[in-house]
Amino acid sequence: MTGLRERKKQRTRDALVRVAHELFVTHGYEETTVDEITEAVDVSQRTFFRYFAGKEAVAFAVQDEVESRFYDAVVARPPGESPARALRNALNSTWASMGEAIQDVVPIGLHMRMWQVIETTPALVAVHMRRSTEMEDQLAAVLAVREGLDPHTDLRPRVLVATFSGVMRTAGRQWGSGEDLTLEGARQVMDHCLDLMGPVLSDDWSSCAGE
Amino acid sequence: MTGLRERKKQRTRDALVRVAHELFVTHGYEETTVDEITEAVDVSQRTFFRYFAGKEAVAFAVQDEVESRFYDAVVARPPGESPARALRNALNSTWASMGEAIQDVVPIGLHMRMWQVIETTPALVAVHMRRSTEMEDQLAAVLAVREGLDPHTDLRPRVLVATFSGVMRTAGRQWGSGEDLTLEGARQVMDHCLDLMGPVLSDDWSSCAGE
DNA sequence: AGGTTAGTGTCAGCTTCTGTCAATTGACAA
DNA sequence: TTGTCAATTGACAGAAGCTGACACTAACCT
Repeated sequence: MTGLRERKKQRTRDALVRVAHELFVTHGYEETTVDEITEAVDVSQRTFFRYFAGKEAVAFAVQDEVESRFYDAVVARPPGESPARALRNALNSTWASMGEAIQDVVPIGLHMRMWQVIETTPALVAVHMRRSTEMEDQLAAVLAVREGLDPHTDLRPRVLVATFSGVMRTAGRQWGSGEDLTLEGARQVMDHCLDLMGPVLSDDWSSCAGE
Repeated sequence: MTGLRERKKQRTRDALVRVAHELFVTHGYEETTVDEITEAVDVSQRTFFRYFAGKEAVAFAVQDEVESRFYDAVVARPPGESPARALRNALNSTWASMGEAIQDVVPIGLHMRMWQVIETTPALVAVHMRRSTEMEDQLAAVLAVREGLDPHTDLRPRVLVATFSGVMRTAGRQWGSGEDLTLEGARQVMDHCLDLMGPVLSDDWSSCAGE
């Protein structure tokens, strides 16, 4: 909370995120131009690109916050847990503060609808996936350090993280396509999918319920 | 193999793919403009966009072929196998014909280097991921039919496919960053990663070797 | 108060991609 | 062979995303 300059900067940034989200949600991502966003906020187009690396970046401003919290939670897990447990526990502890973290940037309802926009817009799906892989790299590195492994030769951390990440994305899509667009609903779907992860790989496919 | 018209069309398409791959590999993807490709093939820029939906599409022309073969192999698996086995067996049977399938479009060495370009170019990584999810959807649908499940309520097919897909992408990246850039090398890395998939989820992390 | 600097606007330009229309060329029947 | 039709292409114009350069304003510091 320093000078006026930084506060102003924060305000224009917030305004850009807010307005962009509203336009994306109401008109669609592809249909919204950067010029429309900047006109609504009354800044130049050039300024927009000084705040965000691209039109896509502003769509993931909230996601950035959430993911960084999850990452921190993983780092904070005690070393006694198995890697798989550490990931799940970190996820659980993240759910608690997630609501407020989102609300700090945009209303939660808006973020929910933005999530659906992301999941249904091919260009944004692509970016979402790329971001996931980047997060996977970081998580795999953390797990490798936890277990004292060489990340270049031992692929176990990466494989574990990749499966987790894949399941979480599946859960995210399932949730976005459903009715219950609450955080609690998302949590339930995700837990359910993670419970399925182990049994589903076995040959006795039916050892777990599908629904 | 019908009229002259179709042959001509195929030739320009092949030329575009070939030239694009060579330029991407030598100069990099971002550094290569569509104009450079079309000038080398001597067609108008407009023609390029009639053959490919975008600059990215031409980079995945070969991948398209390979993935569709894998899909067909999954569909062709006998119903007796568990879903997880069906995926692995389909993968095994795909490796055989993969080499020729690639060679039909571009030299294999070129495709290998193109793979590395894809893995190291953020924009292409993003597209690659999006394509993976689309393939996942199709595979999940196939598995759901195989097992007679309702794909909307039973998430097991999707979860299984998501884990598989994640592991295969991990393997692909590991292979691309290594030394042995042969198809056989890729196959080995992928098999290894898939073997890790089950044990890695358990709490006795060390029940499998890392290397 | 005055110099410094971060932040912004303006402008000019590049690249990807699309719509449109006229011209060309292969296909096919008379 | 010739004429007609449809498919393919090229040329042009233009929108949208994005970047570099430069000047200007306003906050900051002494």
